[in-house]
Amino acid sequence: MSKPTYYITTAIAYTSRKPHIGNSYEIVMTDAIARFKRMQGFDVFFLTGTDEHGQKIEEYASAAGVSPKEYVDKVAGEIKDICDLLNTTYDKFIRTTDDYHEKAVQKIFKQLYEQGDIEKGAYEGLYCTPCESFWTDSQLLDGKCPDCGREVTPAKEEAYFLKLSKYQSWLEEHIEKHPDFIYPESRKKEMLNNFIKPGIQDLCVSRTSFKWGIPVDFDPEHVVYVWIDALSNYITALGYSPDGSDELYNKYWPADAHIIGKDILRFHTIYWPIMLHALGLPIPKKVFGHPWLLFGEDKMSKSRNNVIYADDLCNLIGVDAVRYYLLSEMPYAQDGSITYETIIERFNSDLANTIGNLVNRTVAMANKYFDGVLYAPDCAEEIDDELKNAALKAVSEVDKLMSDFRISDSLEAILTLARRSNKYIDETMPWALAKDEDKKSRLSTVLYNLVESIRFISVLLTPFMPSTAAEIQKQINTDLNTLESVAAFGAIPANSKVGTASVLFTRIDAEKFFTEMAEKVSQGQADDEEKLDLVPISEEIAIDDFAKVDMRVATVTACEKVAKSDKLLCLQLDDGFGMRQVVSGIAKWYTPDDLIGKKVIVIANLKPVKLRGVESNGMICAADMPDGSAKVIFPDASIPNGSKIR
RNA sequence: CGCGGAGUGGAGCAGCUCGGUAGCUCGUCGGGCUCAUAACCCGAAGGUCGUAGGUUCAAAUCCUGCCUCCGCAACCA
Repeated sequence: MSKPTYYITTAIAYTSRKPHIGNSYEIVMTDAIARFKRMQGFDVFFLTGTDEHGQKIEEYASAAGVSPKEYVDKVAGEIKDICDLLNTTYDKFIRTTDDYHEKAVQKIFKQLYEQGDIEKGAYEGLYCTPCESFWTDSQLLDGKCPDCGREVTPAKEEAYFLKLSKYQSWLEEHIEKHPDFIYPESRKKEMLNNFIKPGIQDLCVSRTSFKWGIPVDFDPEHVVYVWIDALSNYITALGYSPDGSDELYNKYWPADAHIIGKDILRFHTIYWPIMLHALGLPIPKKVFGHPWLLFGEDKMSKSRNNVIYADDLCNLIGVDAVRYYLLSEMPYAQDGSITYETIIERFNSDLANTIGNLVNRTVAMANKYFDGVLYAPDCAEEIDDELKNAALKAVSEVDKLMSDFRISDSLEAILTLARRSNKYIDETMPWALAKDEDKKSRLSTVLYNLVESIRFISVLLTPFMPSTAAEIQKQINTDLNTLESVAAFGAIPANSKVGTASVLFTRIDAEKFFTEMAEKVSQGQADDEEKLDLVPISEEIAIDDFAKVDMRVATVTACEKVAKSDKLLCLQLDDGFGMRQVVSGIAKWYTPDDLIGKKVIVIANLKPVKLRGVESNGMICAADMPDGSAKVIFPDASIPNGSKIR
C-alpha cells in the first residue's frame, strides 16, 4: 500500500532583487508543513522556485548592464541560497526560464487559444488620444474622457485575452461548495464580493510592450504575460503538458495546498482555478493566503537601511532561531511585525530560557546523579501524571493545529510543555531527592520522566527547528524521533544513557547584539544591495528634450486635502505669474501645514489633468524614498517665485 | 454610503460562533529555590474589554449609531 501523497507549494519568488526576511517567511512556513506531513507518513512533494520574466526584470537587467538571463541567474541563485540556508526541504526548485516550463506554457497557451478560451482581441475601449488612456463606458463622465473632458474614440490595441466571464458561475459555485478552498475564511468574502460577484473581467494574457517573456509561438509579436506563465509553474514543475504529462503530474496533482502571500490570493483563487478548469484539470484543494511580516511600525524605516536579510540574521542568531522567530511571530491572519527587540526577547525567553535551559539542567542532573543512566521509572507519584498528560496533550494539540496551518499556535503548544516540564523540576526538587539515599528510586523516575518529556519536545520541534531537534536528541542520546514514538509516554528504554549537556542557545546580550548587527549590516552589505534597489536611469535624451520641461520655483500659499482621497493634496501656488492650482499625491507624508509658506519646484508646462475631479496644473518635484514614501524638494527660500530651473 | 478586517491591563495576542467569575506570553514588582544559560518556580500590581445607546435577570460576547486603525479597490502627472 503506497503512502498518500501531499503536494504543497510556495508562490514563486520574483527575481527582481534579493528577498528580505519578510519574504522568507513563506518558504519556512511551507517547509514546516511539508516536514510535518512527512512525519505523518505522507509522500510529500514540496515545490518552490522563481518567477523570472517581465518588463521590470528587463529594465533592471539593462540598468545593471547585463542580459535579462544573466540578471535572473544571479538573483535566482541568491534566492535558492536563502532557501538552502534556511534548511528548507523543497523537492524541486522551478525557474520560469527553465526550458521544459517555457515549452509547456506555450502549449498551454495554444491549447487555450485553440479551444476558444483565449481570444485575440483588443482593449475594446474608448480611447482618449491626448491622455493616451483607455476608458470603459462606466468610467466616462458625460460620455467624455473623465480626465480631460475631451471626446473619446473607439480604439483597439491588439492583445490576447483569457475569457474568464463564462466560468464565473462555475467558480462561484466551486468556492461555495468547497469551504476549505480559500484560507483563511475571511479572505473568501473579499474575493467573492470584490471580484467575482461584480463580474470577472477578461484577463489580458499577452504583451507586446516588452520581449523578456515566453513568446506566443504562433504569434511571435506577443509574449505570454505573467499570469499564465507564473501560475502554470505548479503543474509544469510536475511535467504537465497538454499533449501528455509525466508520472509526477499524475501522482501529485491536484495540489493539496498553495501557500501564498495574501496579496496574490486573487490570482490563485480566480484566474488559476479558471485556467485549470478550462484545461479540464482538477482544482487545488487549498489556497492559503498568509499575512505579511512587516518591519515594526516605521521606527526602523527612518534609518535608511532597515531591511533585514535572512543570511545576516542567521549569522547573528542561527538558522533555527530565525526559523523559530519567523514561525512564532507570525499570527494567523493579521500582519506580524519584526523588530530586533522582539527577536531578542523571543530568543532569550523561549529558546534560551525555556527550552535550552530545560534541556541543559535535565541532562546535567542525569549525568551528575546517575552518570547519565536512566533507570526504569518504578517510583511514580501522582504529580507525574500531570507531566505525562501535558506531553500527550502537546502532541494532540500540534496535530490538530497543524492541520489548520496554525504554526505559531503549534509552537506555543510545544512551549507550554517545556514550561510544564520546568515546573515539574521545581515540584519534584531532584536536588533534594539526591541528598537522601532512600529517594534514589524516586529521583531516577523523575529524571526519566523529564528526559522523556524533552524527547517529546524534540520530536514535536522537528518540523520547525530540525537542527535543534536533532541536537536535543543527541544530548539525550535517543533515536526515537518519529511521531509514532510520541503516541505514548515512556518509550525510552530503561538503562539507556543520556549524552553530555551543552548549551543550545546562548542568551543574547541586547547591547552586544545591536553593535554586531550594525557592523554586519553596514559593511559590505549596504552599497551592493542598494544599487539593486535603484530605479534604472532612463534612456538618454538630448538637451532639447530637457528644454521642453519648464520648471519654476513657486511658493505654496494655500493647501488642503482633496476630499474622498487618501493621497491627494491640493496646493495653491504663487509661481510669479499668478496663482496656479496643483494636485499632488503626497497627503500620506505631508499635512497642509507642512507645506504652506514653503518654496517648491513646479513643472509649469505640464498638460492639466483632473484628479479626483480637481484640476491640476503642473506637478511638484519630489524624490521617491526607498520605503515608498516621497520627499518634496524644497529650494532655497531666497529664490524668487517664477525663477526658471535648468 | 465601494468591499473587508480590527480596536481587551505597559507590549503582543486568546476569548466573541453556542451571552453568566476577563485568560496566555513578554515586561514590572515581591518572594522561593539552587540542578541549570543572572536561568527556573510561586505570588502581586495593572483592564469601566474603542465609544454612545439598546436587548436581557445577566454582554468583551447579541443589535444599532459613532470614533479610530489596517488591508483591498479607487487614487499618487
